[in-house]
Amino acid sequence: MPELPEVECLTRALREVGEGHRLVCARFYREDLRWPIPIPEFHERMVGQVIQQVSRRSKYLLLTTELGHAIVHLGMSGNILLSAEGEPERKHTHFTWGVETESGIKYLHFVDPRRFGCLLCCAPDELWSHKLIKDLGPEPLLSQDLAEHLWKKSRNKTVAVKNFLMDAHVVVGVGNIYANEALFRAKVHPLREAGTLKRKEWDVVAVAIQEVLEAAIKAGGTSFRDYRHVDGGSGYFEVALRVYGRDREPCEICGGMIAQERLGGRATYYCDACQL
DNA sequence: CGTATCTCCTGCAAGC
DNA sequence: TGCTTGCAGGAGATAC
Repeated sequence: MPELPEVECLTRALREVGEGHRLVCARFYREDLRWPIPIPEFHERMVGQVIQQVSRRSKYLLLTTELGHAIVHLGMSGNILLSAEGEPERKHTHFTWGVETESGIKYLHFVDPRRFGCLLCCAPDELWSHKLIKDLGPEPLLSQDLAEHLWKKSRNKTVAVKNFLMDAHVVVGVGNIYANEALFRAKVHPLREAGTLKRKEWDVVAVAIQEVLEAAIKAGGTSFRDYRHVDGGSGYFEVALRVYGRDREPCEICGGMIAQERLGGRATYYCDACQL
């Protein structure tokens, strides 16, 4: 499941391969993912153009040319694989892009078995007003006052703090795994109503979010490179998960048993003794 | 508007 | 061994 650290690592890897290079071809093997793929618009705005910038906003990967932007989301199961081969080598490859580099054309294969991902395009001046982008919360690793922001946003909110953190309109990039982990580290119970957290508790939560995401980015840097590395774990396989998936195991702080329950349809893990 | 639920999809694991 | 069942989950859409 690509979370923010995986998308950040992929962005950096794609930047290395693509930035400043020309996108010379694109082949599509299906017409829709989560939404219809704007294939003609992609050809107009991206193909034949130099990729001026590869960037990221939330879990959206952004490619920019002189004529517009491509917005890519990996959904639940998406990945972009680099290969010297133009032919797809993996099942569920939905499109392939060719990038001209000093050492010949390199191919980027978008693979996404569950097809929760998307590919959209927009004009150069439409990105920040795009409906997927415009209402997003701050980037947790760039925000200078994340705790203050979370505190202000949470006033009078009765939603569980874990669901609050997973709302991309509040703060981006905190998926289910990292919401569980951040709250465990901060010793805050995931079922607490968001509005009941004290200002100082938000300081602790904000730091926990930033620490767990940064640790995952550091651990996730090897996931791209080429086909031989694609299955080699990105991020959370190498970050020690302290509660996620550890129900009925002992808490590493107090030795009590980690509990699991479903919250808004999502698996939620916590230590009832440590997290208040 | 705030909150909760539904929905898309395939792969995998557990249970019989 | 081979089936069925349930779960995994990002985030927009929908319902209240």
